[in-house]
Amino acid sequence: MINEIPEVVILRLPLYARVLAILDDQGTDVVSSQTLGTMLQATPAQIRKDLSYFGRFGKQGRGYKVSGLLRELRQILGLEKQWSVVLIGVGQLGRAILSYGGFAPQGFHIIAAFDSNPASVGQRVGDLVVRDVKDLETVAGDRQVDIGIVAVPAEACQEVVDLLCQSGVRAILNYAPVQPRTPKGVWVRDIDPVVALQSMTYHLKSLEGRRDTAGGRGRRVAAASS
Amino acid sequence: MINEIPEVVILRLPLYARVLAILDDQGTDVVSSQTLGTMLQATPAQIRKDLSYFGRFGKQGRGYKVSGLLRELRQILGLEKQWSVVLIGVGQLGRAILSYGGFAPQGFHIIAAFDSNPASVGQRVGDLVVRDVKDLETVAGDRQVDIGIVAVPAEACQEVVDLLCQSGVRAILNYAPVQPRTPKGVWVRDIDPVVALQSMTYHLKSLEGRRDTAGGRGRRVAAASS
DNA sequence: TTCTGTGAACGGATTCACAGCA
DNA sequence: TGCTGTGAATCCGTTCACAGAA
Repeated sequence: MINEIPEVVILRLPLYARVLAILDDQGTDVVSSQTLGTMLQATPAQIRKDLSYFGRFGKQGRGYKVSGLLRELRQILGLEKQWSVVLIGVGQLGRAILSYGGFAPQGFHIIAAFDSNPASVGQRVGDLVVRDVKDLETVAGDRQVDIGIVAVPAEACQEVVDLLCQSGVRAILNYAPVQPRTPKGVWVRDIDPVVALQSMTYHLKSLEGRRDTAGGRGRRVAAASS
Repeated sequence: MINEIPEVVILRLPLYARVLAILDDQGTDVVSSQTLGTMLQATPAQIRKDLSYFGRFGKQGRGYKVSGLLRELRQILGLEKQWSVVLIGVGQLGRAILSYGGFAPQGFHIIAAFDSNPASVGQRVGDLVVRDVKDLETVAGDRQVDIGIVAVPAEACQEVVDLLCQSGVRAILNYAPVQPRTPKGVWVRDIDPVVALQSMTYHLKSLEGRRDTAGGRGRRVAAASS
């Protein structure tokens, strides 16, 4: 195994983990690449190949043990660890992110929220008090911060990202509609629902007006970051 | 031009349009693939090649006229049209989506919101009254609905997506943490911030503890849908 | 027999490199 | 001279197909 693991493979692992968790909940204990492929809309060969980058998790003639494979993937992805996250930007979007219950159960803990607007600073939001973005480096000096979530307007994005990078953050989930530049070693995923919609309208456009065309076949594309 | 246009190219066009809009606002009137490449963190060759699938928009020795290219891209992507959107699921996430001001200015108009919870049905949210999801087909029969945004729990996702497809919707922006199955001709983009985070932790894990490693160079990956 | 793991073949996307136009 | 447009070359990810383990 001299291989460099392709980034696309890494992007798929969380999806594998997600369906394995569902299977595990259902009490399924063994699953084949075939079945997994059906659930994930992928080929069995792709799943086997992807997993083979990391080890030999299956049993020939049987398949993969659900709980075991799930544990392996969580291990590989670093999901057994608790990650500390800071949020920058406590506008409408930022508040929605803070109140979203989906992060903590997956080990992502938002430990602080920042804004630059003096009107927001000091406000209580959920169980955090909004701090001035100027304090970010101080906070990051006190406690390790692994991940930053950026929910500021486009104009402020690069500045905020620079600050996060200076503060030692190495992963950024960016909701601003621009692609910030980062130094090597800092990872970014962009989430922009408008961009996601805009690439679908390309396909809709061509079927204009028709309601029941069997035309261009729909496809699914991983739409997370850029 | 006998070519089928690669889907990855379509996924990049909205990003091109986004920076061109910024340049246009700034009053820049000509831009080279070089400059565009720097702004988008892409190679100039890729940008030229991508654009060449659709026509010859540049002038040798000069570059691309910003406003002209922007207009072309908006045309190609179908962004000059107004698109009608329905939202399914008016929980916390759904409400945040409704109050998000970023869709309408880009031509995406949320014309109705649905939920299955009787407690929500009839409630006023923004300037919409939440309707019962059972009325979806009726509404879609009255007015053309182009796009569905799904913001329901994982368990309800497939059911809701099936209903949207039956109602003639051909593009779905899915916020539920599962990948729904759709018939050919229906496009899906998945947005799951947790999945986006989980593929970054893979990279963070390996640098564990170190604060200033020049280790694995960070990369940017389009993280929109799947 | 069934299903994994994997080298080899394939196909598609990116990059190169240059001809050609302004 | 500067930069586009584009075939050709390259790179990389996916799929095939089969050997081998249960």
